Amino acid sequence: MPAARRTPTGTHRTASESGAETRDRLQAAARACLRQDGIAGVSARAIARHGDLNQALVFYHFGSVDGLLQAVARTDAERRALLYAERLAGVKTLKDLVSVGHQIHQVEFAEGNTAVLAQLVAGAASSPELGAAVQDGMQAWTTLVEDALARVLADTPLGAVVPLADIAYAIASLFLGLELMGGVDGDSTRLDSLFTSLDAVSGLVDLLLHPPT
Amino acid sequence: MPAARRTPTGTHRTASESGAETRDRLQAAARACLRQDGIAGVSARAIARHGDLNQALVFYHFGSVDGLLQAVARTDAERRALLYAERLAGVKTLKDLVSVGHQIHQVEFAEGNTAVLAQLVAGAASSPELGAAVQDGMQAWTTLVEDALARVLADTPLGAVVPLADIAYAIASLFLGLELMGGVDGDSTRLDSLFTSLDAVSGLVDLLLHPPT
DNA sequence: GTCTATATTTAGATAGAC
DNA sequence: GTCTATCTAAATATAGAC
Repeated sequence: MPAARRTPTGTHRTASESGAETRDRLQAAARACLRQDGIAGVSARAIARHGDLNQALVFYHFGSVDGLLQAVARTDAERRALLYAERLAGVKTLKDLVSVGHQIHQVEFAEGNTAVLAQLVAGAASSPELGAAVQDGMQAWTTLVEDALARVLADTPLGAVVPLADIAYAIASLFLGLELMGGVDGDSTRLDSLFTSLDAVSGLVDLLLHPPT
Repeated sequence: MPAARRTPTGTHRTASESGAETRDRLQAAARACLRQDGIAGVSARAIARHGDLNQALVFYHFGSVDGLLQAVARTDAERRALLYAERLAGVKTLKDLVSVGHQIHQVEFAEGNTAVLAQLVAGAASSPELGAAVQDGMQAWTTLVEDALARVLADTPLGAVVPLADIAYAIASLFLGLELMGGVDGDSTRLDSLFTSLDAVSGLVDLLLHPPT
């Protein structure tokens, strides 16, 4: 229990303050549950266990388990959009883009955010409402990648040959798939190796696209 | 009900014949359930509905719902290994490889096999046994792609720079991720566009790797 | 807002008739 | 092998005390 605070109403703390904290804890618990047990292992009781919370709070604050998952999807999409926009802003070359991708990957994978997203996407198959919530987040993601690609490949032959929207979509899909694959094997070293290779190849492609006279 | 057949025992049909057919129908129903409802919507009763079968048959033939899903994973892995080995055998160039990939994609996506696999992989998070069953199938997949890549990129600089195992792993992950993404949006045209671009790029890379003197 | 208790539904699994 | 009936456990969701 956090320390009580004085409020204008005279109660120990405002309803909105306390409720907001509980809602945050519920979302955090839902993320932990999705990460460890997957969408198939999610239930109000399982989530409550992960956050040492009361099961009934799920329904009071979010109406249903699905409602809580939708909230997680929307909150994460917002956070992801901010993080990616900030990091991708200064990208000028393909090598830069791969480098930023590597950085984002390390943060997001370490925190398990991509695993959560992958499980939510899988869960979208059994809930149209959850599907809608997830879709918004994916679009924000692919749009940001697409904009970065547009800057990097502008005025190059590759930009004319390849539809950027498709590449962005493929990149987002690849991250999702890698996270799912990582769940079935031990992984961990594989992704770093992959990014090292991408770094080398992207450097070569940059040279091809922008020859140093 | 299929037509009864005479058997040595004098019964209408042998136990093994009938049992095998029911097991097949249960697996088919489980696939349909995974495709339409996702791993979160799977239950013995839901599966039974999809195949117009009795719920108790799941437990008689496979011991548990998880057992049935494991059987689906292993059966699909076998089928996939055969299909891929056959198609990939004659691949000599990167453009060939992309073309075969496109063909396989069209068949597998149309039948929903990749969607089933994606849901099984997501479900592996809540069942180590299912995870083990799925992992075998993924390894067979990535190994076949890796062998094809080794043939295509043999004696080229790219083969030396890029660990083939990682690329194969990434390709398998990409297919999984694309299928999951396709579940949340309308998709359908996106993949064809992506393969068209890949076809163009792979042709260029082939030219770079094997210049026509 | 949070807790306990509970009503209701659904899922996993088994026993026994056929 | 397949079916009906049923037991048990777990899940969703709500009511009411605090």
